[in-house]
Amino acid sequence: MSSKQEFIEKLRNSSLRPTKQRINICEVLFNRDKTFHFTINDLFNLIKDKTGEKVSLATVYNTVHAFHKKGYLKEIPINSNQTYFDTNVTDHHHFFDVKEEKLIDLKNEDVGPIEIQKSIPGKKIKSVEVLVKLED
Amino acid sequence: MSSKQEFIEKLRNSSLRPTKQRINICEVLFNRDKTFHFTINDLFNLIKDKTGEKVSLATVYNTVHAFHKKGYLKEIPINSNQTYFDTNVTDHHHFFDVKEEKLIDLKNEDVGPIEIQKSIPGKKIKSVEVLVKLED
DNA sequence: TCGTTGTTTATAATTATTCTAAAGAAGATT
DNA sequence: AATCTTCTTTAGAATAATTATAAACAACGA
Ligand SMILES: [Mn+2]
Ligand SMILES: [Mn+2]
Ligand SMILES: [Zn+2]
Ligand SMILES: [Zn+2]
Repeated sequence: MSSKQEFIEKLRNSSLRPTKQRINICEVLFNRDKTFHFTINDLFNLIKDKTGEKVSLATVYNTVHAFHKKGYLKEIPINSNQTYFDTNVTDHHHFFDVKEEKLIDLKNEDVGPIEIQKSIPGKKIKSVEVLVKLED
Repeated sequence: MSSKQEFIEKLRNSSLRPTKQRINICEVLFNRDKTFHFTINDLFNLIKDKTGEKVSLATVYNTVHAFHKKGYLKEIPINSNQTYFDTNVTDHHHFFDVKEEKLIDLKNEDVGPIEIQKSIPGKKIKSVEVLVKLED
């Protein structure tokens, strides 16, 4: 339950001007209890529905990428025609319900620690993600 | 080192007619020692290079999907502008070198067994895949 | 050889995403 | 408050991967 003022400050602190559009997007993305998994198109439609104001598709793309770059959104690796994002930016894993095309968070304790025993010279590990596909 | 005859039989056994194009694609995909990770475009170009014969892009898509459906190819979940496939269809995990855009196999013993402790009613697990992103 | 069915192909259509450039809004400066 | 600068939004065009279409072609069985 963040207030509009908090979003404005968060944007300013990130050197992103607090525009009407960005604040609306923040409301839709971050003003919720549970983690939120979405595609750009999901978000685009939700903004209209939840705020009553329309934001251009280009701005939705711009903003999602800006937030992603700032570390406020995580990109989830799945093979889909659309890219999925997540408001939960901590390291965690996912179920993907293939039929419903829906992501579900897995707690780290649901998966257990993963120790990668192999290494590639000159490279370091950036992320370790488990994707568990679900079917009926 | 499979022979052409073996590919023809394999195709027939899969109720796929052994056309010149499909045999060429088999040569490029399966006539190698190590597992092969590729995009459609990689494959399209390799066919020309390795067999000297050109196969239309549409056929490359068709064939890859046919082989995928038959279980001869695995699709690797990463967020890229192109879809990655793998000739190693066993359950296994991957490094993805983000800079080089290259996949590297991880042996199961490099990752260890993964036990998913959570379940969703009415759904069963189809696959469990670990993707380890590498950076410099 | 002939008829049937499956396959290839060029090309068009679709779709997600990015680019462009002009208009608008925010913040700083007077 | 007016002005200037910089950042942002936007519609629309461009790009690029993938899928669909439908006609020509090849494999197969009779
Ligand atoms: Mn999540
Ligand atoms: Mn592999
Ligand atoms: Zn991004
Ligand atoms: Zn496929």
